[in-house]
Amino acid sequence: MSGPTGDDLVEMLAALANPIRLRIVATLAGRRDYVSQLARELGVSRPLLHMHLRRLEAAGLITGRLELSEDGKAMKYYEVTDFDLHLTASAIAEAAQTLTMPDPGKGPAPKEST
Amino acid sequence: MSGPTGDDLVEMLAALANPIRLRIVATLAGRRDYVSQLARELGVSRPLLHMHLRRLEAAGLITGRLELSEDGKAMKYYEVTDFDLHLTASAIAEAAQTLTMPDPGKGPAPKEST
DNA sequence: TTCATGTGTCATCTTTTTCTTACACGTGAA
DNA sequence: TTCACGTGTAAGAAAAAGATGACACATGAA
Repeated sequence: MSGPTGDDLVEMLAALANPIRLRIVATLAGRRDYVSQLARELGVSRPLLHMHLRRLEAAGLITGRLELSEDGKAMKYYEVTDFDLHLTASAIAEAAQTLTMPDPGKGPAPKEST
Repeated sequence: MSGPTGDDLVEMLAALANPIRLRIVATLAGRRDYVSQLARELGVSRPLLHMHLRRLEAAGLITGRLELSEDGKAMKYYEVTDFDLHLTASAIAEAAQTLTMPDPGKGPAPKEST
């Protein structure tokens, strides 16, 4: 077993929980592509696509590398990593054990007396 | 196959992409629980928990029903549904085909012909 | 009645995410 | 030089999500 940590899982789920990013992964699942071409295919601006690509790459779902084309242009090609997430209640229960908690002071439960 | 639609998938992923909601599912994976008790265990306020529970239930990941306790109190018990999401690039590629995009009248994908 | 338990919602504020616009740099070709 | 194509980033608006506090209602027990 030993899936991703709770924090990593949240990051991966957040990266996938978006229509555009889902379409990016879907497109790259077929073939690798470079940024400008991908932006044209998906119909989104390059700055926007750039942001989504960073989010997906940060989550480890895609990887990109800069290559030089024949005519000397710098092209950044992205492709999907072969991730495999199996989500069930028990798998989530296991991952949740490694969740980093926000530390709002150390007080146990916010006692209410009203 | 026939997994969830693209939109449903986005909703499920968005529902799980949150530390609190992940802990809710993790807790309910062990045993069903009612709102106030769950709020105490997780250390969150009831209005906040209520919001998160609604999001999870809307995504079909948990279900709640109102029951009457021995002493006449109305308790809302939640439990997890037995969902099973298998996330790979190809599975996402399939689901992405049924994504509804808020595309303002952009008929065919502009096949760029540079 | 008052207190403690349970349920829920509303208005508001803060934070994060999403998206656009504008700019910068580099190369090859006309 | 200018144009077309590629890369990237920064600032700010717009939208969505997260979180809080105050409120309302019902029940059983002291």
